[in-house]
Amino acid sequence: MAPRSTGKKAESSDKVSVICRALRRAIIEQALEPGAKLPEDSLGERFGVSRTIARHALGQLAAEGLVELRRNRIAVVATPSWQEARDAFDIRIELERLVVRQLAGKLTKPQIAELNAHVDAEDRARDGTDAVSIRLATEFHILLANMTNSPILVRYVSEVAYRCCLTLSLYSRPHSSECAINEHRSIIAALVKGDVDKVMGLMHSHLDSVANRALVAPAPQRGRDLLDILAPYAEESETGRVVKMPKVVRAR
Amino acid sequence: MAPRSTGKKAESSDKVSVICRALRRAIIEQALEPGAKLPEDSLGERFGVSRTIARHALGQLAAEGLVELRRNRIAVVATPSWQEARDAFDIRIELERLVVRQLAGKLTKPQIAELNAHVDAEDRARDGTDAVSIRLATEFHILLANMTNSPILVRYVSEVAYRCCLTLSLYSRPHSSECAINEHRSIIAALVKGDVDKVMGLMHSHLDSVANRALVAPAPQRGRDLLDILAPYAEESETGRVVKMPKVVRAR
DNA sequence: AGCGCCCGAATTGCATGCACTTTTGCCGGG
DNA sequence: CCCGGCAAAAGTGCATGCAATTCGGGCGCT
Repeated sequence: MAPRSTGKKAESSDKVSVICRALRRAIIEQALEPGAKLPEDSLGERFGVSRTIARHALGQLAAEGLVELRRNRIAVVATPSWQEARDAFDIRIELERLVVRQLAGKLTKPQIAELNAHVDAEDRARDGTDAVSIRLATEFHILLANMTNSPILVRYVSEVAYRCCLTLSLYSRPHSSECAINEHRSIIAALVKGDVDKVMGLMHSHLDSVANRALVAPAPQRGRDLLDILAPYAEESETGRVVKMPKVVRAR
Repeated sequence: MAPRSTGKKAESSDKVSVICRALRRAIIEQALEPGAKLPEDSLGERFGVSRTIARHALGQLAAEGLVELRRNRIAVVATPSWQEARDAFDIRIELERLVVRQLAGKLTKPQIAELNAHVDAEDRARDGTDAVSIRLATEFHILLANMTNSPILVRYVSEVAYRCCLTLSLYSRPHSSECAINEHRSIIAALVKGDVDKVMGLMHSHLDSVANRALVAPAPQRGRDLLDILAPYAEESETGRVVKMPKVVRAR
């Protein structure tokens, strides 16, 4: 399809967006777990900028729902409730149905190649860490969204996909994402074939199963605030994995 | 329905969000037209804060797509292309179908009363300015979204509704929104009745007709960038209405 | 007169500084 | 031993200052 008007970037290519991208990636790769503290100082120091910039970046991330900002409090990586996770997936399903509806039968050859290459990369990453597979799976959907050339749709799909990714790290078990790869392949196939209804159905069930695979338990609930703010910190003896803040934040 | 977990506010209740709210409102009431300049100084002066804060607010608004931020350039109110407008409405339709799907048959009496009161207010505002009717019509949808108690859905519906509102001010004629009020009433009725399919259909056709009423002409297109950046400035002699920056920005 | 260049004003990009709030760790009392 | 309060430390909220960039208008050249 003819490239549609401006492919402009909402985010200026300055230091702020560099930090945003870095943090986003750290978050979806679970290098930063939900609840991890993000003090402006440490961020600024880590990225070689002043607090002003770090703060601005946190603001943007908060607008995307990846970070929680409370007045006079250290910013933390967002900890979505189970219900919010469910809602996010519901929205995501509708948005991505829109994506494939617009894309069905309209993909160019280079685009098809790019999609296939990406899925191949997903395949190759299967023996790597879970975090990477999750990121790649998420990026597949964003790649798809990008092909619509609708900046708004891209933005919303990206955001909601990142959020979903974040919740997966909270509520899902070790979980294998292998099956997802095949689902990605069938989506590509249906897109190429141009069967709109088929591909919308595929996308729907794909996301639905990802959600169901992950969001099995309605979670403890009831007075959650205390509980799941505590959760990431208390898990040292539970899973044998100690809380670490590898990149950005050094536990002082 | 039982209020769902945290009804938390993503935006801290500080000066930044005050400015955001004010600007949002000014934009959707067309006090600030697309293309209007928003220098940090003037904003800061007007709201009694430093540039730092004004800047941060502009960042948030940019993340919502209401403001365009280019490096080293004065921020301006966004001027969405016709295609972006169309895309925004497509997304909006899906999101709001989700809203009414969740709400059908689940409204409490106070909620129903609130909705009716709002539509009454819309009715009363019919002899007021167009700007106010548009704002109220938009707020009806946001009110609806709020009742889902899904923070994410609320955020997305609000954002996309604001964006649509913005495009209406760009591409629509004097336009009467009377008919929309009746459509709002039927939506409420169908929601109360609990007929899911009916209300989803109603919402769909409602938004579709709003979009079609507004986005009639595919617009000039072709090399748009120059054209519609210039448009808001050149329109002084065209529509007889001079570019004004009434509240926040004084043309120096 | 038209065109282009150059310089000053306007404006943004960013860091730093200070006041205020929250957090934390310590100490004394129960 | 545990609890409560207090004071230092850490962190945020925000303004201001300075360098760099863009904008705009006048001046000289053609």
